[in-house]
Amino acid sequence: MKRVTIQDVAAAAVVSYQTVSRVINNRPDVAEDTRRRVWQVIEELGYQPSAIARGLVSKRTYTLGLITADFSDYFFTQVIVGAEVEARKQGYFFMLCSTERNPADEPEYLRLLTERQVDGILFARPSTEEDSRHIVSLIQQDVPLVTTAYWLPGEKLTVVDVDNIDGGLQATECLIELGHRKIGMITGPAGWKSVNDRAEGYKLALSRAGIPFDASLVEYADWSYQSGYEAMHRLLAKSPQITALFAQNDQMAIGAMRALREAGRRIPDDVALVGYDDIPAAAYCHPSLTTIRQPMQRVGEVATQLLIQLVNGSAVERKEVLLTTELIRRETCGS
Amino acid sequence: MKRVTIQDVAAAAVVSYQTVSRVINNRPDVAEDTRRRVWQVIEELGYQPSAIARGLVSKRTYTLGLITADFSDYFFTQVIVGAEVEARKQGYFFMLCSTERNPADEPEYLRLLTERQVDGILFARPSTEEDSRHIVSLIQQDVPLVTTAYWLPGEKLTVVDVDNIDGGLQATECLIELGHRKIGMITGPAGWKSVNDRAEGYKLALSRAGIPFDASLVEYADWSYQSGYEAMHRLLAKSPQITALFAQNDQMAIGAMRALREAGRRIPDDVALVGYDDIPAAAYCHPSLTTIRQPMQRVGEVATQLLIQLVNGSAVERKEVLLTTELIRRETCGS
DNA sequence: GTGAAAGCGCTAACAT
DNA sequence: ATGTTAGCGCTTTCAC
Repeated sequence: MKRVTIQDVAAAAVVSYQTVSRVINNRPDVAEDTRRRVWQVIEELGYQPSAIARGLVSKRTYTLGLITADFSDYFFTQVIVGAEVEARKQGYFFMLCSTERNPADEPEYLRLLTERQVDGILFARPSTEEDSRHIVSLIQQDVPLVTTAYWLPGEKLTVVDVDNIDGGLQATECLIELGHRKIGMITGPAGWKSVNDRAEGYKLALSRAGIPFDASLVEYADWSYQSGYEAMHRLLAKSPQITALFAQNDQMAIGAMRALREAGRRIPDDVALVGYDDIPAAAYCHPSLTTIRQPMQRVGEVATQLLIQLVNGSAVERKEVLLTTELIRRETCGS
Repeated sequence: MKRVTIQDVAAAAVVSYQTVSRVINNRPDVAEDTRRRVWQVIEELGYQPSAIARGLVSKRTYTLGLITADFSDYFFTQVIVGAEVEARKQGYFFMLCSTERNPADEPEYLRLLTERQVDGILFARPSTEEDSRHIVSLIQQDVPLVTTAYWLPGEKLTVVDVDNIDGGLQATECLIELGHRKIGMITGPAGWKSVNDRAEGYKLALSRAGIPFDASLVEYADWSYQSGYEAMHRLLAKSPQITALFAQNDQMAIGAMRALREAGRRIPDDVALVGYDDIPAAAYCHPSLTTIRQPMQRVGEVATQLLIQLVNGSAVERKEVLLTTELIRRETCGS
């Protein structure tokens, strides 16, 4: 099954293969007649131009790298969905790179991506405290780069993210409005920017309401159901006076609900709850979870648009884009 | 920032660039001395061979296509995770192709993938009743192809899947052992092989226990929480005598639980439940969900292994691989 | 408007 | 053990 090449098309259409190239690239300087004939032959032979050969000479692969860390993370999975749709719309593909098992592999993956001459790289993974020298190095090499929810202080980086401070604020204010004063918080892992920002929103809401911040009402966890469950038990043990909880994601909120039930606390009568993410389960767990919805697919979409702009060399106007969140009221807040 | 090429390395190492090629491809016929010198220059210059140029001549891109339909589907997302890890282990990348929005785009995506000369294609999406001519055409063109949970009757296709008949059997038997006779079922959408197989397992279990199959105990849904919720309400309306339910996935099971609560049925006292998938939420919803766990990452892993074997031209011994499921007992079965 | 020539960066014979 | 000669399939000058 020999592949049909541009030369085969040229021969069959009785033109030079350069003319065929003009036709498939929609160059203006081809006679209408020739153009039609060539297209017809292309159809007949089922010719497909080799993206590889094109890439070799044009230095453009129309392929982007996609770095992700964790497919069980709802936020980033949705970002990828949005990114993929937008990329396809503009004729790009993503090469998938998941560092699921080992974040330390990232530099190596990046090397392999540049070896494959991707036109740009999208980071759909969180800010952590991992070493970031390899990313700084990419920036210095002027590799088009956009990140979602990943910030590198001091580096000029195009970032698309959600306004987590405002999200934390909304979540906490919702509980304050219900009259709560002893509002606990279960956070994600230390070192994440989103964790700090949501916590900042939480503190901001408290201070606006004149409620002093009480560190004994805060527990760290790791985003998982199990960790939320355990954190809630710790929280109940050390601060039994708690009447409301802001969990920094829905999984931990649902885990916490289990712990609350085990401790005999009714939801929302004894303890009200707000989560974060609006995962599909949030509307169907029992009781259904009040939460902060984030425009995750939109984040991926915007990030990809900016990335492709960078690839095309057009100056990207904004370096940082923050999208807004929305409070979704459900039963855990007594609705 | 001009890219360093093989020629630059050759010049700096004072050898022909063909020798450099030998070095980077680990050919035996290079003097140890030369080899060392070349490697050193490569390091110094930060040379990265162009995968594009290599691909052009060698006809191998070490890139695979990945067709997926829906990132909110836990099964396939996990398959992708397993596939990605295995691919990386063997030096391959996946080009991501999600037909999320419109399954009808698939033929076009496939065309774009072959244009990019992927070495093979993995289908991580379900069997549906969509037109499959474009896939048959790929098979005829001898494009290496492996599918997960996607069957094309009559075509010789390498498929990796889970034993859904046995899964349905285990789920139903678990309920029968608890003494239930009026066992309902909420299925996924008609036309899916996994839906038919799980239903077959359900019927098999009933018949083995001497319980007649009762069509009024079955409702179709579409895998979503909402659809499970609605199906359960319909089921309760038409067959109130129901005392147990097998939901063909966990999302529908959790949706059904909400409907049962609304109808005043206690779980598991009035109605026992078994789901399918063991999504992370299953262990944390209330009550926690008995379910069938599937080795999803393993499916992706095995599928990728087989695909790469096909790419390498080594005859793949088995054309169909079925992995086994496991019953996870939790509170919805009164444990 | 079209063809001829050159070259992208590399691998694969074939020499020596 | 190393260099030389081709050529992968295409785009891009530069002629005509």
